[in-house]
Amino acid sequence: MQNISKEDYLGIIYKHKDENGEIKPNVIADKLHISNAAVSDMLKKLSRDGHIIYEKYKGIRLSEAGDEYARNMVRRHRIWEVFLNQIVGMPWDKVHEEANRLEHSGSDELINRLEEMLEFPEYDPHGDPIPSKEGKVPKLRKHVQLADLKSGQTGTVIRVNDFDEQFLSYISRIGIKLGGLILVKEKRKFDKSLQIIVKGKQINISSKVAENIFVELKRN
Amino acid sequence: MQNISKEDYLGIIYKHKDENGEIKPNVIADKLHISNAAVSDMLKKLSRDGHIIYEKYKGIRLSEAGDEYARNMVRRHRIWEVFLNQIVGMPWDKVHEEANRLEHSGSDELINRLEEMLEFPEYDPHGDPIPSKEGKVPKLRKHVQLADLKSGQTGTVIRVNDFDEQFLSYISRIGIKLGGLILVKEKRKFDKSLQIIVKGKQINISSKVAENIFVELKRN
DNA sequence: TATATTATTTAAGCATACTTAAATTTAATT
DNA sequence: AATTAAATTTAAGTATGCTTAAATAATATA
Repeated sequence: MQNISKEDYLGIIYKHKDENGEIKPNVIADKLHISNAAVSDMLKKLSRDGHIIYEKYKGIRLSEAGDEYARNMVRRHRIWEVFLNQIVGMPWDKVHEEANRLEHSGSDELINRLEEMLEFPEYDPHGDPIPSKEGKVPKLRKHVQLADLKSGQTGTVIRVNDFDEQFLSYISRIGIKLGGLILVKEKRKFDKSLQIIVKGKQINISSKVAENIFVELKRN
Repeated sequence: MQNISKEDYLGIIYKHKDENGEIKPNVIADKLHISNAAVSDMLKKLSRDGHIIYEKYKGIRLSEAGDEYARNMVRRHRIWEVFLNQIVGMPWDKVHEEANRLEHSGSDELINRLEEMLEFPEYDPHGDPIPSKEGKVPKLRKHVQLADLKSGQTGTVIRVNDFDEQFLSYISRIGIKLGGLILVKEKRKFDKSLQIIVKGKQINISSKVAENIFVELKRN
């Protein structure tokens, strides 16, 4: 019996909760590129099987069992990402999609071995925390959207959103990486675009880009 | 769309052809632990989709397209096996099952990268040849079943069958490995069991075991 | 060769995971 | 508050990949 779809749903619900709170059916449909009707269908099954607590038209919440299942999926995904990046040498912007393929296969034992081989990484290549075997999730340092910095402020990149390959490829090309410094030179009110300095180079980025980069404010 | 089942069927048909010629539906059913009816069903679909040439009650043959598809599956499987064994350090007897899980996921690009990382291995940990990206299959040295050696003869282990974890674990424990030497000390007619010497130790093995170990006859 | 056995296929049915179209509920707007 | 719009669910239908039971074909045996 394959559980790929269910695993995808649970992973999405889990990740969304972390970043944006309770998820709506329509968001799941968008992320999986399927119809709302299909989501409605599956929510009933996930509820029936005890993975989520779901009242129609109301809300979607992971049950305790569902949360555990989902957290393990996220763990699997992120360990594959680190493996692909560090051992296989796959670039930042490719690992997410490849991990999406791999996260459903591979025994838990293999995942544990990979984790050990990687010396128990706490974060994936995009800065997302990797839940431990026991379910503990490493804390992220306090961070804000790059878009929220005022001109003149500097931030250290803590995390970036990993949903779009093009986005990752782009910010990678302009020199942005985890741990790197970004100075906000200027903010333009009318389109919210930013002039930033990365590795001494001035670059102009849109607000959309700046909203998907998370930094720790550097105080001086 | 998931193709896991179809990929399994094609892989099995391909491998069986190599070792035992044309496969019967009933053998596929056994290997996949499903009913004969299910196999009949799938054979129709595989035929419809151009993967096999199939006339009911007659025979099952891979089409050219199906052969290519299947060869790539076998390639994927065996590269995963080498990876698991050499990079992850997973023992001989565990890699087959784990590779069965992984062979359906992972992009071809990842497989190619792994192959490169492993320095283009020609054989998997059980001695089975790994088809190249271009579809070339490395030749195996001339070999015979260990069961066919006469008493007094010595063979170098070239390949072992990998379908049973217990079997692999067992022969591993008694010191048999690829490239190792085995001297046949005595063959007993009534049950076809063999007395062999491995690493200086005398061991008694059944004919069933000896039939699943393939050796190159050593001439002296 | 006739018969029994085994292998294979067909038939009917089921769960999964999707689709489109229609109905319903909720939220937003006037 | 009434209306409109958007989100969600239900309904009906489809392909997949299995199941068991019955029918049929091929093979083995007497």
